[in-house]
Amino acid sequence: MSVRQGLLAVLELGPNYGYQLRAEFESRTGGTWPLNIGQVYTTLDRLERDGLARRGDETPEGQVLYEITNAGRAEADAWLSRPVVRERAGRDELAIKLALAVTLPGVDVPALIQAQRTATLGALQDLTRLKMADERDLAWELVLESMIFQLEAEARWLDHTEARLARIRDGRDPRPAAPPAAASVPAEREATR
Amino acid sequence: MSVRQGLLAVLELGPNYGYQLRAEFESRTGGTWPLNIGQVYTTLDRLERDGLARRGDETPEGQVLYEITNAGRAEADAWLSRPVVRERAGRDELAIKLALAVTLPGVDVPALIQAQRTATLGALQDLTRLKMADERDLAWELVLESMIFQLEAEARWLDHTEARLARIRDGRDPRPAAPPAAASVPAEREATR
DNA sequence: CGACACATGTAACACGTTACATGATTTG
DNA sequence: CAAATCATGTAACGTGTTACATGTGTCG
Repeated sequence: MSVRQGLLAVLELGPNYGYQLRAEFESRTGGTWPLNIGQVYTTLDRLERDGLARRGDETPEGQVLYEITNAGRAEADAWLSRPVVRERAGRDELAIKLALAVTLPGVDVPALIQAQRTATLGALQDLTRLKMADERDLAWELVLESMIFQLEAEARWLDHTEARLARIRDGRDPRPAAPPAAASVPAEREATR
Repeated sequence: MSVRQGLLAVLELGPNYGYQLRAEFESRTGGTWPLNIGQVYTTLDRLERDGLARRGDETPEGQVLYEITNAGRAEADAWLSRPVVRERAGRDELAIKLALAVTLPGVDVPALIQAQRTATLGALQDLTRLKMADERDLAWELVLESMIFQLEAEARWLDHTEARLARIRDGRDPRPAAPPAAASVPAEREATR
C-alpha cells in the first residue's frame, strides 16, 4: 500500500515516467528500500485504472509519462496527512513465534530468546555503525533511526519477556501459563465432541 | 510466511484438521490475530505440495486430517530456533511517509508528526487499558506487550524526529536537507539527459 | 565488441484479505 | 423453525518478489 501511495505522492511533483519514479521514490526514502521496477509499472497501471493518474504524452526520447489527476492529488494529500494506524498490529513474526513457543511443548524458550537477542543486538550494532560511518541525507537518517528505535524496543521486549518467564518458572507470578480453554489438542478431540 | 510456519508448528502436536488448526493457532497466539479460514486451507494445500504435511485419513465425523512429515518437522523446528532477522526492515509505512514528507514541498511535517503522535499515544493507551482490564493467558500478554513496546518506540522516534527537524529549521544541525544528487525533478529532466 | 545503464514491459508465484457457496449439527 | 457454529472449500483481487524478454544508448 505504501508504494502505491508513495509513487502517487512523487507524481504530485509533476509528470514523470516509471524508471525515474523509482529513482525518486528510492532517493526520497533514503535509498534504504530498493523498489522493484516491475512493480512500478504495474502500480502505474493500477493508478491509471483507478483514475488517480493518467498516461500522458511520451517524451521525445520515448519515455512514457504519467501525470496525476485531481482525484489522485486528493488521495495523495489525504494519505500524507492521515496518521498511520497500527490497530491489531500487522502480524509480527517474532511475537507469533514467541507466543507459539511458550504454548508448545519441547521448545527451549530461553535459548530462543537468547538467540534472538544476539541477532537483534547485532543488527542494532550494524545500523548504529552504519549511521556513524556514513552520513547521508536527512531522509536516510530518519529511516535508519526508525529502524534503530524499533530494534531497541525489540531488545527491551526480549529482556522483559525473559524476566517474566523466569519469574513464572520460579513459581512467582501466578499466571495461567497454558490456557485450558478454547482449543483442544487433537488427542482430546474425540472427548470434546 | 508466519502463518505457514505457525500452522506447521501446531501440526507438530499431532494430526489435525483445518478448522481446529485455526482455533489452535489463534488461541496459542493470544487470540489477537484472527486467522482467515480460507487461508488455512490454501496453506494446507501448499504444505502438502511442498512435502511438509500430508493429507491423512478423515475422522469418523468427516473432518479432513493433515499430519506433519519428517521434512515438515525439521522445517518447524528450524523455524522455531532460527531468530527473526529484520534486515532492511520491511517497509514501514510511517517511515516511508515521513521520509517522503520531508523531501516533498508543501507538506506540513510538524502537523503530520503531531497528528501521528496523537494517534500513536491513543493506541498506546487503548492497549495499556486493555492489558490492565482484561487479564488473560501468557501468550496474549506477550503479544500485547510486544505491541506496546513497539508503539512506545514509535512515539519516542516521533519525539526524536520532531526535535531534530526543529533544530534544522533553527539553523543549527547543518545537515543536507534535500540531497541534490541521484534524482532530478521532472522539470530538470531534459537538462540531465 | 562487450558490458553496463536506461527504459518498458510480461509472467509466474507467494501471501493476504474478502466474499461466496455448500452442507451438517447444535441450540434457543 | 431459525440462527449460530462447525467444517470445507473456491474465486477474485491487491500487493510484493523474482525472473525473463526486449531494445536503446554509452563508454571503455
